Amino acid sequence: MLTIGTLAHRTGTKVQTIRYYEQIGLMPEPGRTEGGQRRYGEAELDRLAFIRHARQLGFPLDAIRELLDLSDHPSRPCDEANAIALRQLKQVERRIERLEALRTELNRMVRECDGGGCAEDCRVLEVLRDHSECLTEHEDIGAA
Amino acid sequence: MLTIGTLAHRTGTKVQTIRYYEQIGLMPEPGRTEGGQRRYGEAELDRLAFIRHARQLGFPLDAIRELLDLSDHPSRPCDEANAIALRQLKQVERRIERLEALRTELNRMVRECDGGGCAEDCRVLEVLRDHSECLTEHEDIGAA
DNA sequence: GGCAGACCCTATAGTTGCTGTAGCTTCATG
DNA sequence: CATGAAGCTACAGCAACTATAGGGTCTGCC
Repeated sequence: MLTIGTLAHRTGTKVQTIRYYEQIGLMPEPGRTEGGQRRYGEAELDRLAFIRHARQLGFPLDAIRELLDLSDHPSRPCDEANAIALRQLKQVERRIERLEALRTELNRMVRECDGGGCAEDCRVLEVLRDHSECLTEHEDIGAA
Repeated sequence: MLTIGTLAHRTGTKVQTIRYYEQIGLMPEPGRTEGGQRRYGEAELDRLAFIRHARQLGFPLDAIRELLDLSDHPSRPCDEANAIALRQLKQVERRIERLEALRTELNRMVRECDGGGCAEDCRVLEVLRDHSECLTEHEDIGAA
């Protein structure tokens, strides 16, 4: 039987995060000691490791909920899991694209400003003031 | 004189966002009509455009506050603006690196699962269950 | 001058995924 | 049995907005 602290340590999670996962129904309510402290078994450890791993791969909690559900029902078809992963992949690819455009723009700003002058004719500030100087469109902000 | 709606429209901002910027001191308190409605001039339009542009480039509001401050004082040296932009560039580069590792891993998961089988032996779920199958380390979660 | 409807106002709660704090109780060890 | 580490609940806070409720105002047209 594991305490919440041990479980946290073994999965690289914070104690509060585990309680938070329980609160939102991602982790089950575990057994308790007479004094009211949570005690976990191996199944819960596996489940939490799954969640953490999926988080590290950037899956949102909603998607993880679906993935856990599939994992809990081994006879269900797998195409849904595949679809979720594919969605996540597309999401990641879109972010990379956006970030690469930003990198280009920021690089240009930094290169053109030697940092020696006054704010009056700083290229960084100038570019920010005048969008027309940008080479790329960077319309949506999102999770930049 | 511009209403808040017109200002929002001209800068691609939501009305609430403008009020939010005012609340956190990023936008000045504008003049009001007798009835209490906000009215803006060209200076405010420029300032909001600056903010929005910086946001599109991923600058956090704190950094934007500093950049605006520099922009308001043209005689101040420019190296600070350069440093902020450089910091942001590094940040973006780090994110790209992380996301590329995720892309690799997700790609592998999706390719290895044909989506035709059962959840029982789905590669997507299997990889999530067993971290040791991963080629890359993806420890920190951050803004994935 | 009056009315409709588009727009604006404040205040507050919700979003995502946690993290931190206060004030208390329980557990394990000597 | 005393101590200190670790656990408990409940709630506030982060970033950067977004959405909603329940009202008030402004503008153009008849």
